[in-house]
Amino acid sequence: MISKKTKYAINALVYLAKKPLQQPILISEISEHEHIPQKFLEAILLDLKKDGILASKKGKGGGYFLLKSPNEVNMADVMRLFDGPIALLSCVTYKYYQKCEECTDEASCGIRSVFLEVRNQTVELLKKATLTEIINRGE
Amino acid sequence: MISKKTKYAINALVYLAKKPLQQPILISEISEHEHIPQKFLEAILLDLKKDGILASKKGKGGGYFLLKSPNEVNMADVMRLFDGPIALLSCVTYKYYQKCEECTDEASCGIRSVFLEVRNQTVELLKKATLTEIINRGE
DNA sequence: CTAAACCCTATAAAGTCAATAGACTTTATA
DNA sequence: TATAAAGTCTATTGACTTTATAGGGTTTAG
Repeated sequence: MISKKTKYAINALVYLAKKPLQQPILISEISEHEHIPQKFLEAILLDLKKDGILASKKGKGGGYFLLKSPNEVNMADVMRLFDGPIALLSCVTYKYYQKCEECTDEASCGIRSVFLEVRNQTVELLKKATLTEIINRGE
Repeated sequence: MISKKTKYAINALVYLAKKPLQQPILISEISEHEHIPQKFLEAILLDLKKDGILASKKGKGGGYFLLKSPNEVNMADVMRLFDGPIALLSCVTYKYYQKCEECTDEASCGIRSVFLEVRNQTVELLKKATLTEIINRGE
């Protein structure tokens, strides 16, 4: 299951994607509308900013807005940012790869083979799931 | 990522599936061969027994062995037993269903739609991944 | 100048994960 | 029938992660 953090992030992103481009939206507005604890949301939005998905404007009249285009922001990236690897086994991840302790030959590991397939299918679907796609489906 | 518990369970099951039917295998043998802490393994095997996948024989000459046929034991069931739901959102699970707090209409939720697809694909693959299948792939 | 708004650090409560300890029960067999 | 082998049960522990909360610090519009 994805963490609340990831779920909150997705909700916030979808909310922002529905707003006019570049228009700063208050943290408090997202917090209230999406029922996310404000302080928790602050940290989430900051992470999304550090990752280049959002931008912010400080001071009065400030807020957050999408930096990337909604069709460039996909669920695979968001999930990886907050929850780490999508794969179910560390021997089938790319970024977080770790060899199984007693695996003598990965290429012939039946378990790995299964979970590699699962990972690939999942990543493929989640890459296609952009904010644009999500908003379109919700109609 | 799946828990160590689940990974240990899969390793133990594959190990047992390669042995002659009904032949009791010592916990200590599985523990050593698969490098699983013995006490931890005990609990895992007990859970698999309660679930009807394994059976055990007590006393001298005892041990664990597969009760179900290797082609009836699939990864979806094993993962659910130890890690709970396979779905990434609780609103797309069957057994562990929970409504999203502020979701007014599930049918038109784009997020849910995406994660439902992911779940269905994953479950389909994991159901096909039986012990027999895993052993066959490992050759 | 000042209030609005984002930014940063620290901390805490609760839960989960991985493992260990130690005693209890069952059973084959000498 | 004693005994050792082997599974069963309950409790506990330490480390880590999750989900927040508190309390300021910094920036900026007007």
